[in-house]
Amino acid sequence: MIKEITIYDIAGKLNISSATVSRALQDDPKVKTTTRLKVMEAAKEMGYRYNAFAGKLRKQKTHTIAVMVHELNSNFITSVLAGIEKITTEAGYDLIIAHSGESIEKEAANALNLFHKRVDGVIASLSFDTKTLDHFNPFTNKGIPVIFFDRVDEMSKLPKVIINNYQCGYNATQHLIEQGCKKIAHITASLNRNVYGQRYKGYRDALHDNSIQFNEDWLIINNLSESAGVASAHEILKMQNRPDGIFVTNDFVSAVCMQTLKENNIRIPQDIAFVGFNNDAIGKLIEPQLTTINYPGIDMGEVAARSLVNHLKGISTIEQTPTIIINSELIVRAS
Amino acid sequence: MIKEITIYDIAGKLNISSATVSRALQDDPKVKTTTRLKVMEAAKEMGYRYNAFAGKLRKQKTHTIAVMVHELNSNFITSVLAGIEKITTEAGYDLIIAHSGESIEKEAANALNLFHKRVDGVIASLSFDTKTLDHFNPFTNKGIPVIFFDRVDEMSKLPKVIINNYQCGYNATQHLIEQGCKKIAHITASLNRNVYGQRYKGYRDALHDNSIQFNEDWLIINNLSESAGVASAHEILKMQNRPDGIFVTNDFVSAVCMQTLKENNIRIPQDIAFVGFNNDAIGKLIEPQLTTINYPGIDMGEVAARSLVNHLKGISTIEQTPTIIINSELIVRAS
DNA sequence: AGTAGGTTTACAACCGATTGCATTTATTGA
DNA sequence: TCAATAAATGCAATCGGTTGTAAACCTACT
Repeated sequence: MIKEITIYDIAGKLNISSATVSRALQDDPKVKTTTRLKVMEAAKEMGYRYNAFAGKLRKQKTHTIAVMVHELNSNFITSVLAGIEKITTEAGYDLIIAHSGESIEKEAANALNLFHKRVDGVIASLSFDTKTLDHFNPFTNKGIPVIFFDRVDEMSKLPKVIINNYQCGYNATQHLIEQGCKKIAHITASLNRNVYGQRYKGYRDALHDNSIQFNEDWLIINNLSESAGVASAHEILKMQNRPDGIFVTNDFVSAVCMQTLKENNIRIPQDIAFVGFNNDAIGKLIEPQLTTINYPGIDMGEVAARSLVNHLKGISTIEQTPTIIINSELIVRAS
Repeated sequence: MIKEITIYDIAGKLNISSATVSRALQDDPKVKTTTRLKVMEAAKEMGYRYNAFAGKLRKQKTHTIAVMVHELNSNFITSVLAGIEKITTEAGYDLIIAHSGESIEKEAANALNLFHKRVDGVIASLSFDTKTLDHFNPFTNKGIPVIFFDRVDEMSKLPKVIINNYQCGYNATQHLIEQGCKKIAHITASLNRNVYGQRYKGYRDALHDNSIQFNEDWLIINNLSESAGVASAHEILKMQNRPDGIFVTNDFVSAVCMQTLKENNIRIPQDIAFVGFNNDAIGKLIEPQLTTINYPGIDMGEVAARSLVNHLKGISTIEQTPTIIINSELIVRAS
């Protein structure tokens, strides 16, 4: 409950002006070294703490970057965040993380909220069903940079960091075919979202290239929740013509689905083989261990953050590289 | 890149003073309803957005609450965060989340950083080896409320929200004994941390009450990482006198350890039975499904946040209920 | 009509740091 | 030694709301 120390208090004590104190604390070379040291010492001694609000008000820069994601509960997202955090803290930016819970409304509300918080830049991954980027207009209209990762709008000209989802979908399906599967199902989410749409295309093309007929009954679209995984499994159990391989767009749903099938005496991979997606920790703990697609969230986060930070610092322009593709690969395990 | 609208612009347009505009926007009853409506309308029409920095500078309140955790990668933590978020957003507070990665240094650095950000209150869960709460002194000295949850300092007088870890440890061990186990190991982390220390005490007392000798070789202390789980399993495999039941302080480590043992032809639960802790999603997906202790993170988050918010709003004082205990229970599954 | 009492509104200081420009001080060279 | 130049510091306005207090305006009642 002690009075807060300001630069004026320091200035008063040292008999110099507040301007000099301010400059000294910013390491401005226009301040003599000896004065700077005196100021630094007095600041420490008096228990001065910088008032960011005053500074931000005056400078009209918040030095804050917003991250918009759907949830924080996956390995993938937390590693992306770790990557972003590494770069942004190095560069001295604060981070605000907002999650939408896959709701378009919440995503739009978050965007507006972050806009009002006057963040300097935005790194975003979209919700399932986000169709327009209108809620990002306030940012773009004001020249606030926005970069997307993973779940993006492919049509948009805005910069993005993604993996080659088409290729991954193709490879996953091809792998199942090479294991001898002839009837391959696909469990995924809304095909409007680029990641799922592209993986689906890869799946279709791999089938086609191997002269395998696509069966619409084997395309299951849900919201990737636990209960959806159970429901998908039951759906498969009820089929008179059951698939012998499933490409699932997410390791967690894959695990839930596998388990439900196992409970119903389906052998994996003998009866039905699985390929997941994301390389979550869970894939190594279930039985059999899950074959999946790995892609390094941490790299994705670092690349996106670095690109944004460089833009903000004026080192490079974000529009120079509108689409960045990160490597990804198939990890073959037992399923 | 358009000029930002301020209350002065609104005042100018309506020929009233900025003070009235400010009050109107705050729903101050001293402003006539008709003027308020006029102001609101003009604000919307002109695209006004509130400048929180100016407000915070003047009001000396940030309306921000800090949450300090070790990591964001567990079910438990994300559900606590969900609970906190629910209450704080209802009450109109912003949230800053900082994580220490189990490093005391980072925890202290985070505390200092949040102190400088002038948060109005703090909700914290400690790192493994945090021994002193000195880094929270800046807050307490200034009258900024701090409330701990889950991993707390039992000696401290500061308010906390916890479960009865002793009882849980006792129940978990008792359950193993009831399943016929006679040689019960315990895999946990630093016993200095209350949660692990108390669970250990419960484990010891359950053994004692059932006249089972405690064997120091069967107490394995590690950092709860994946590799630590594997290492623990190997340690157990190497023992000449192997335990027939293990109480693990964490579901993830439990899962990793079980898997490694299974790979080495140990049958679970026939050869070694397991009880985990936390009721993570993973427990239901592994084989056999994991018996564990459930405690609702979301409730813990809500209780802690509500307590803090009420204190900040002056509705109640946080010191009135220094320790709040949340319910928890054993969930019996197949392991 | 005059005034007490309540309602609205305006004035102006304030929060604390930043920064363009002016001024003072120190340094250099003739 | 003194002017010219460079280095260091100070002045004062500014960012955009907030709020105590004073002033203006209404209303109602005698």
